[in-house]
Amino acid sequence: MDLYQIRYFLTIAELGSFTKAADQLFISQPSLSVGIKKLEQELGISLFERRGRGVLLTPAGQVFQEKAQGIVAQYQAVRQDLEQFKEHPTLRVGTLHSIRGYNLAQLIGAFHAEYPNVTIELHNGYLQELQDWLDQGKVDVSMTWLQEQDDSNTSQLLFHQPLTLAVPESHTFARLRSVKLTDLDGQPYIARLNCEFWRSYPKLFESAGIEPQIVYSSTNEEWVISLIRAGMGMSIMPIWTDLECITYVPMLDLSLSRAIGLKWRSQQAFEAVAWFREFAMAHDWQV
Amino acid sequence: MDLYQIRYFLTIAELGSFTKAADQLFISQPSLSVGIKKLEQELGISLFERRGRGVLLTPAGQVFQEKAQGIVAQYQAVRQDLEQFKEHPTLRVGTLHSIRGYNLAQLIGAFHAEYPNVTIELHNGYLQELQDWLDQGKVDVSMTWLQEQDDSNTSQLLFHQPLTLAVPESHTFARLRSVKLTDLDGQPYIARLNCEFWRSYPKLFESAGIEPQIVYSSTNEEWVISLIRAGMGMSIMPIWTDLECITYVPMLDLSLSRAIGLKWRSQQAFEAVAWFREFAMAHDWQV
DNA sequence: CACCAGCTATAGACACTGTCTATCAAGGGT
DNA sequence: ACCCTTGATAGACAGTGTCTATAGCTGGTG
Repeated sequence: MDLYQIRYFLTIAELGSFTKAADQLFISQPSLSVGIKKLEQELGISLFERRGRGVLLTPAGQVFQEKAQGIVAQYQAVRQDLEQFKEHPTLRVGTLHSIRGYNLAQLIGAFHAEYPNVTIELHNGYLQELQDWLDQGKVDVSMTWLQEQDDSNTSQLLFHQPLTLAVPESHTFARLRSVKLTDLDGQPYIARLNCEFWRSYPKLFESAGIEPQIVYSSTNEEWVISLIRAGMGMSIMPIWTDLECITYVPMLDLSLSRAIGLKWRSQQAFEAVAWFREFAMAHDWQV
Repeated sequence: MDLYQIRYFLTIAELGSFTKAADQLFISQPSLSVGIKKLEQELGISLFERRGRGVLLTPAGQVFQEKAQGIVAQYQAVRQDLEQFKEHPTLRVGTLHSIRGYNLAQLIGAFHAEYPNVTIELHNGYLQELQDWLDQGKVDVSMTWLQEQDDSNTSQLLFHQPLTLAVPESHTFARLRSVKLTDLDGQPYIARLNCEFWRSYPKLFESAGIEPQIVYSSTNEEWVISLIRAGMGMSIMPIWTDLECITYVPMLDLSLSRAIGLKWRSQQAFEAVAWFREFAMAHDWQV
């Protein structure tokens, strides 16, 4: 059962005649006879009742007609969907949880203004999730933390984001120009569990001979910020611009910084990815 | 875009590999490469992202996958529907309005007992409608009034049905052995508008020099019966067995009778029609 | 860094089959 | 009884889907 046979069948059924259908389909009448005969043999049931003048659908033929129309409709629908996609492609962007929505919103907004036909789907996830999604094709490009081993063929740097100490603006640290690691000893500390550096913190604290007091830990950046703002503690974190009631204090003996950039798949041919990369590179990142 | 290409596409998409799909489909891997390439060219968009290790669906490919599954499902559905039809064919029987359901119910019931897999659809209609439905293939066989010109290739007689006078059992006529046409003069008469003889009645009455009083006319046989039963009048009509409160009185000088039989199309190959014809012939018709 | 294993793309040959022309057989209408 | 129309059949041909052989590419490995 092939598409051409269904097209033939439907035309014959509609016109009630092999000859007329042959004219309309721009093929010869014997081609129709053979095609329908094969279809009937394959289905094991007669679809047309041959009469002296034209043909008539058998009961089975009428059953077949209804469904066949649905099949042809779906063929047309899938073509239409793909045309729709070509006109309005959907770019799926993976974004790291610890990148603030605010930064991204500016980029997405500007991109959409320049490429209004591209729909952007944001998929928020953790570092490993983003990599998996990229590998599995669930996202087309990711804005994520770049590591040294990342190839320039599959990634590009956007900006460096320093990690400094965030304290409530009411805290005594907020008036200092800088602090040292040892100053953190005994201070209430809020652990950011999703931070890529989190695993290295115990060693860091140990080597400095300090022991901050972990009062809270959270996987949610926004909650961490709320906790700091409420005066519950402090945390080493990327600088998020325009956060009220929070002050960032540089750390003299610690220069943590993470590289944020785009990652994609090497063989990726989706043109919207190229547009997005180019656009993100040209974007003025205020970090 | 052909069915085989869709099948290929779906298998590759599922397994994420041309080679594995080729093994599963029992074809060679180059056949898949060529087939998918043609599909992509026809659709004008890339469906797979070729990577060193297997392939991945592009965004467009994912769009296509969803719809393609629907198409394959419909192919399977139409086959299943036809298998269903072969097992449980539907025989569409046209029946004349003026044939009482009761008579037919016996036949249908007995037929269904012998052919339990055949579903019967009854289509009630007037003489001309039945002929049209038969010609248009909307019914497969009709139980209807046979006329002289009907060919034995497309019709067969079931029984003759005499038309006699039906009167309320309380009427004085009900005690008579027979009546004559002239006895109808001035009597309240109920006209059966769907009767095939209706057009000949005025001439009939005129030639007998009588003028019955047409008190009601109806296209609905059941209503006519109800009216007679209620004592509103009498009517010449086919004998319907076991009607309570109604008496049939033979008419001495009128022998109307209609031939009831089956009609079908000459090239009709639907086997259920042959079964029904055979069964109806063997049926014991109590008229 | 070169090698190997695994995967897809390409090229050319072949076989299948959908289509064509020519013709036949059957029904319907005059 | 004749003719016209319609669908079925036969045989030739062309288009194409599939095959084998092979090249090109990628990713992992010693």
